[in-house]
Amino acid sequence: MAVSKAQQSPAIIDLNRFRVTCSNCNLSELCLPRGIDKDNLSKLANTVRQSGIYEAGHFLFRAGDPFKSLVAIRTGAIKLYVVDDNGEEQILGFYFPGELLGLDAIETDTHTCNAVALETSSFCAFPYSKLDELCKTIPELRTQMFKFMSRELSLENRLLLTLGKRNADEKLATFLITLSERFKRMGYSATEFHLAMSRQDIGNYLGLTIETVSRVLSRFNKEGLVRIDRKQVKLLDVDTLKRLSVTYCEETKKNPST
Amino acid sequence: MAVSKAQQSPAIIDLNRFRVTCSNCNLSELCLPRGIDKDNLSKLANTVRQSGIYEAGHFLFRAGDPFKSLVAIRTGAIKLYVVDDNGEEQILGFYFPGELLGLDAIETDTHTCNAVALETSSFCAFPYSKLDELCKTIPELRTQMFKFMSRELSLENRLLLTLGKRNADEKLATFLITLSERFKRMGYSATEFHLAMSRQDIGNYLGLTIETVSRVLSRFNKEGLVRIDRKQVKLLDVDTLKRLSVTYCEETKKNPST
DNA sequence: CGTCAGTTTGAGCTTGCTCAACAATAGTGG
DNA sequence: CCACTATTGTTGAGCAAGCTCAAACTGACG
Repeated sequence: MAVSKAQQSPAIIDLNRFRVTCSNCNLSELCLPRGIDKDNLSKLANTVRQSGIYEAGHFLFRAGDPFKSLVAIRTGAIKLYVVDDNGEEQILGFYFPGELLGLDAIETDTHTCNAVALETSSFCAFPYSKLDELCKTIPELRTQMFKFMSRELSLENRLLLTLGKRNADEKLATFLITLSERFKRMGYSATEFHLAMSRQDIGNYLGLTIETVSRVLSRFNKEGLVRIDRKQVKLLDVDTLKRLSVTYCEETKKNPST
Repeated sequence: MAVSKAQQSPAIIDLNRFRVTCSNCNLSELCLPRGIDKDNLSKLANTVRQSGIYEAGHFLFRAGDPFKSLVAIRTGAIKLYVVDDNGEEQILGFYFPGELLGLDAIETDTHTCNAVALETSSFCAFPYSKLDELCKTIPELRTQMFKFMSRELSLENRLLLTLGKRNADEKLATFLITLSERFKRMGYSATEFHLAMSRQDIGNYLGLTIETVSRVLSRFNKEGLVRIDRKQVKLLDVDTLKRLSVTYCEETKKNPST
């Protein structure tokens, strides 16, 4: 949001404000650089092939593309999905600033998913070969890489539970609560946010039709759980939503660390 | 199969045949050691905390356990699942020889899944801290670790597609074909194999009830696609099964004769 | 044999899907 | 500025895939 405001500014632009490197990036605590000291950080920053800004609808990569770089989102929102022989799509997830894309392509050296910008988005591309090389000498980077992949696995496990064992209401409550927690993690409001994705995308992601998504959200609205106006969401009754979105044992009881 | 045959032998036993290390393990081409030269292989082998044989129903680890080691399956079959606050289970996958368990626990240092033996199983435990250390000096190990995690992500992506976009017939066809391909990869028959898991487990995994699983398998039987007797499976019409189990673009276009 | 767990089969029901109409919004061009 | 169109979202009515409940069957094991 901050960046898109900057883009609109017609006034004099201080280019240095845009020369973001890992050292002065406000996402460094979420992204790959986490835990890496200044010296090593500059090594990491030097590998970054800074990629331009992508408009909504543009692809970061497509299934079949050769895999070269891991992509860290800086601003915006990305949709990741696979397509089968029938042309049917399954959205695997939505990605936000500080998150890493392309990890699943390491094994085969080829992307198997499509990543498309849902809104104007910017990102950094880290060439995988250079990252791997740096992993030799920077143990914190190795740790961070492993943790990112591990986290991705955990998130998918959670998604599998949601898709496999929840009804429409629970799926949508889970969706809203998960988004809320991610926005909070990024430093945004946990109760008021903007949906970057369409109802169609939400339904596809959760294994529901667009009609069901619309109906359930309307009912949540009537019942006073949320206030939804088009893509603007305000969570009114987080407790009830959390009760609907049953999650893992540990998480609802303990408070988050790290 | 080879190993379980050795176990049954009542004759004189050469203990050295059981002192399996990475160097003489028949799974080395599937497991972590892949691509690592002899010198480094012995370093890796030395880290292994060789763990005993687990009977069916015993846990390799449970959600909440501290994470110490990655577990490589040597023989048998393992079921991995999560449990939510309501006590509801979702099976995340079944694991066979040469496959690695516990990758999702790296981020939090705590297991979030339960891993239980479906039949008598043996495995090797690789302490994660030592693996991480070795990753500094053995680039092939680092590569293999990254590839394992990447592969795991791809497999989960595929599962998400199956669960989200397939009806009961397609889910079960996909299940059978996927098992077949994994057995083939391990060097076993691709058309005749034994189901280590119950109908209950299959249903849970695929998001179906046990009754639906039973009905669909019975129908597949009548239609001559498979011959199923209790847990013994023979695939009769692999082509039709593959056609039902629509997968990613690349795979079905190549010759399906196999 | 009797019990028990796992599985199969049958019959009716429910959730979420399909089909269809309509509303709201944004974009386009005159 | 408005009419026109396209796109996206909302709402209603009926339908069907797969679920629930129930009963019967199978093989293993004491």
